Amino acid sequence: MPADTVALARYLVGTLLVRELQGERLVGRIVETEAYPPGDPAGHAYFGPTPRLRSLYLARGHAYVYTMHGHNLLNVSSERQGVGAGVLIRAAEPLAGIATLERFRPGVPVRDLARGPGKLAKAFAIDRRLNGTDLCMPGALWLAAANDRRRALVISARIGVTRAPDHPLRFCEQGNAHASHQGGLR
DNA sequence: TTGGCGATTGGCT
DNA sequence: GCCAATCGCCAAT
Repeated sequence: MPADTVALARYLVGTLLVRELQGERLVGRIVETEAYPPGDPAGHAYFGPTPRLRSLYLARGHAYVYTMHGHNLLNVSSERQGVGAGVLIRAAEPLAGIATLERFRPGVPVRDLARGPGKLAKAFAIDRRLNGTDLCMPGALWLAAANDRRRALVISARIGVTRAPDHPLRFCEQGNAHASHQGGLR
């Protein structure tokens, strides 16, 4: 796993997100990420550590789950322990357990099940109880190596941020319809 | 104890 | 495209 936040954000596109839930395995292929490197004015850690940010400062590969506008968002801590930085997982392509994903997001087309960070968390039943989880080990939530990461990345500005809005730190798999904000996919 | 503030979403125009 | 609902956090009362 890359030791640098931006490299990790690129690496995670194509990686498999695995959610083990009541004996069932839900799998999504990550297709969109955003990097929030150390010292980034848009990053949560910018104004220093607070108790809520604890898992953002864990060694890279731990889950940082927080609530925003009533939705949960999943991040992966991305630097060495003690440095606050992370990668936001914005969208995934459902691969397995689709019936269960649909149960968490009734009436939603498969293409939209995990298209957006809040939607992804809802579809995969990710909430703050998973905050701090080590994603490098198989468990309730973890990351599995991809068997196909050949596809090209499209780089664009991050979505919805108010500080440092122009930094090219958003990474999408080129042409993948499961990524959000198609406008950035030109 | 209260109020402003988001790395959002979904419905309506 | 616009906008309201949503809710935990944190600083200020």
